[in-house]
Amino acid sequence: MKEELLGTFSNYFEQPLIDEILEVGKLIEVPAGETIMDIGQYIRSIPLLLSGAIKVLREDEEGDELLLYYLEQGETCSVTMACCMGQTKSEIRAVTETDTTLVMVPVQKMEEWMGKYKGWRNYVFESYQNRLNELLQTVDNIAFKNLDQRLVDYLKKKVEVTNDNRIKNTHQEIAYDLHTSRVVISRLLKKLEKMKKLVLHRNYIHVIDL
Amino acid sequence: MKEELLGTFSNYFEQPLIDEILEVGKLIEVPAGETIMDIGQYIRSIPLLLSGAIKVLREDEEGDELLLYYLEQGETCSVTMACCMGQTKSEIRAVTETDTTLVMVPVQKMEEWMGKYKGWRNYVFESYQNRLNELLQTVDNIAFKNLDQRLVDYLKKKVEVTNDNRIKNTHQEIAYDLHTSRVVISRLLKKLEKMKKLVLHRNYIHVIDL
DNA sequence: AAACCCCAGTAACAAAGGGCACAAACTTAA
DNA sequence: TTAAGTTTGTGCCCTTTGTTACTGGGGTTT
Repeated sequence: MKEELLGTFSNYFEQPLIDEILEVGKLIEVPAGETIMDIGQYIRSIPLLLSGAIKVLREDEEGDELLLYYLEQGETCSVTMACCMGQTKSEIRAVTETDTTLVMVPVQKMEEWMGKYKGWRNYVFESYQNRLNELLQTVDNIAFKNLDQRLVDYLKKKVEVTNDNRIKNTHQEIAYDLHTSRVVISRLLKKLEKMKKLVLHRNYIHVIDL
Repeated sequence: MKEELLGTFSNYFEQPLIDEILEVGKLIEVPAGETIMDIGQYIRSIPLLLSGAIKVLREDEEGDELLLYYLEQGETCSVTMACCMGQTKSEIRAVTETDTTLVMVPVQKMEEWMGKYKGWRNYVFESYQNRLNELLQTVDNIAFKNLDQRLVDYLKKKVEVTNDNRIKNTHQEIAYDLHTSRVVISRLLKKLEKMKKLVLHRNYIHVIDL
């Protein structure tokens, strides 16, 4: 754990802070596809992402989902932090996109370090900023772009995050993330296949060039 | 200025901080409808809102707008802070919705106070959290709701923010905020009028009960 | 092999929303 | 008062997206 922590966070964190993290943080390895945080849940510790990727989802009353953004190495979930600080329930769901290793840090420590370590303060701030910007991007996508473009962006991002140009998802799963229906996704994917941008297979999509 | 500052922020800020704000902050009064911050602009000071309301907008490449949320008394614009801290250009446009008084604080001070005053740190954090939550709300609205509902919510919020059930806007202006066309807004408003929820006039809308 | 399930393709139709055109009502300026 | 500009109402049609229903392919289970 020490090496990974150092590798990922040494630019941000001072040595004593790293030591404290090593002391109180719990290292967890989570396989792909697990829900590590759910809507309505109370949060007692926040995750620092050492490797892998996590997708962050929003859900409405009817249970319809929407992908907000991905968290990648070195990042943390500010929305979760916000919930911690405000002592409120989680507003989002977080699901591992790939196999993931993360360090869980208890909330109390997070507040303590805020006064104690400049590096931690900066890191937390930077996280907030990144999340705000990601959310603005998300708003742009759903407000200004049509589904064709959103799907292409989604596929691109997926290839990047998983580092694999074979996207191993069903059309239905993609439809959930983009908050639309399976039929619509099938249609659009077929269109992209005709444009030679990808090849469709059962249970996976081979991305050629988007 | 002193009284307003105290009235609005005394719960957050310790006395020495208030003194510093009084010293370095510039009090500005802005009439309704002015753009106080625009996309692409560099930001050198951040606003603390003493009275009035500010609407925060996002714009895409083609110049299409979308209302993100309103800022009200005691709030500040975290997206602006994020830009300050990251030394990047503004991602948003801010327009006064009503006549507004605000205190502008130079960025350097903001960073200095961060280490110096717990009250300031908490305030800044809380702002970030509020903005994140507002943005999540915005995402919910545009992703999960249809235009009828979004329009009703918009009108409600407008009545609340301006404290006036006569909404003095043209259909075109509303259309810009919701990122749609004038014709569509006119249609939906007419529908709401038939439902006795409001009365339409030239240049203003009399809200009865939404 | 037969029965079954999951996934994808497709057609037909429905609904939401956007665009265009034009008319009517009202306001302002000449 | 006339002309010009602004705001709103409305009909018609188009595009995008969503819904339903059915098909067949491929794999799995029994």
